[in-house]
Amino acid sequence: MPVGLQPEELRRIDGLVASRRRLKRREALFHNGEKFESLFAIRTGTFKTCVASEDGRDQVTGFQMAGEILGLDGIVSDQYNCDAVALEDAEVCVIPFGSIETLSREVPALQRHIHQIMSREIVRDHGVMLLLGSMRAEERLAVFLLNLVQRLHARGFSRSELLLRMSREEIGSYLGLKLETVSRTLSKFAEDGVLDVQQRHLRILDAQALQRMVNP
Amino acid sequence: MPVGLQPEELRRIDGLVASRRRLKRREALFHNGEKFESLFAIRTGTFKTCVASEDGRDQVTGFQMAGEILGLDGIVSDQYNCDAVALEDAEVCVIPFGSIETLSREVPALQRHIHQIMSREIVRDHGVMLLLGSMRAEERLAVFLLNLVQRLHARGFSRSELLLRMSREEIGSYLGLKLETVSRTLSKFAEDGVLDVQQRHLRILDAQALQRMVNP
DNA sequence: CGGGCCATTGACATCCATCAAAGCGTGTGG
DNA sequence: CCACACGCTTTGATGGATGTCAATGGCCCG
Repeated sequence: MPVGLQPEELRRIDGLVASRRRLKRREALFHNGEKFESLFAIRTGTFKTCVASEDGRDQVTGFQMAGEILGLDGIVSDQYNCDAVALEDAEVCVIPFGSIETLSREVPALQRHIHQIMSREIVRDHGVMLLLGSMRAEERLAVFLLNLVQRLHARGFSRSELLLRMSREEIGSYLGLKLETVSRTLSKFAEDGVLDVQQRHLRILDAQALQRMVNP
Repeated sequence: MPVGLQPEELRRIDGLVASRRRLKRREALFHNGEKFESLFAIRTGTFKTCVASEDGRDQVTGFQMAGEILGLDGIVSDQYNCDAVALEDAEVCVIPFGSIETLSREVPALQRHIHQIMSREIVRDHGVMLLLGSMRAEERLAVFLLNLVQRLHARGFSRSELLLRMSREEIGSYLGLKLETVSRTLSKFAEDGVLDVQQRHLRILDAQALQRMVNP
């Protein structure tokens, strides 16, 4: 949440949270087509969002963790335009969008914050397009892992150790690769001494080598 | 712009336009890293937006035409996060973002409109991710052409004829393909009687066939 | 009218997908 | 609490779609 607010403003922003909701692993927070009413702020847990084409293919569009916002895609058409699914037991704050709009008319810092959140998502998406459009499998995975560990580190976790909450298939969907390619590439990183891979437990042994794959 | 406004509100929204700016083909409206101050509404002409990775690769993230908004990616960090370049001579309205924020606190319909524009961009980006992550070259190109012609049709142009403002390389960058693949795929569509291709002049001969490539 | 950019086309290489099989973990129910 | 089954992951063999390199040709703009 934004900084530099009056206590009074802060109190009102806190008041936006209408309720909390707990989800179990694999439970959907919302589905594509469902009526849009609220944004959700993740308190704990990890989510994935996915879109599907009419012929059944689907694509993971992102992985979200504590502090990040879900539901922005619903604003435009008054219905959610993707599925959001918990990858582990999770808890979210439910924030009715109408209340956000009302309060952000009175609290410029909140208004600014909302705009920034949406803009940040747009910039992130453009980065993913760059990845999907022009990188090779190893680079994609390196970018993915570095991004993940950086976000985890910002939340107080290790800079080098991580527990993947998503399957190889979900990673592959996000990165535009098949699950076998994800698995093979992880194995290659392990062979090269860049990673230690124990199922979903990863340990980054040579962060600079990963960096170099992105920035050769 | 939104509908159902009071004349007074409409007048004030019109007043947001600080100036207009004309651009020549290949001229940049803004560059990555430049200070963000305004959004731009396209009056005439076509633009591309592109992002670049540090090692020089770049990726076209979209093609924009009359009525669409450029610059949303700049909000988050107070500087533009992509390049926007005119693909033909063009004219835009310059809309200072500060004024938008101020006025949208007083005019809920404007506030809502801004939110929808940003949300629409997010949804569009997710669609592109689906395309880049899971479609084959022919499907990508079919989706691209159908989208383009639909947007042109909404602006009063033909439902079947179009003049590409972008090169094969730019299309390829957008679709995650090499220019040769774009060219070959267009040639194949022509052989199959789906398209007539005369350099950048395209004519869709069998729209249903294109549709079926997307939705098999 | 000419030069340079853009597009087309061919031959070949490469990366990743596909198909297949086996191993490992996890969690679930008896 | 243990055992089994299922899902997830790994790994191998093979093929196909697209990238790469190269040469030619056409169009547009200056």
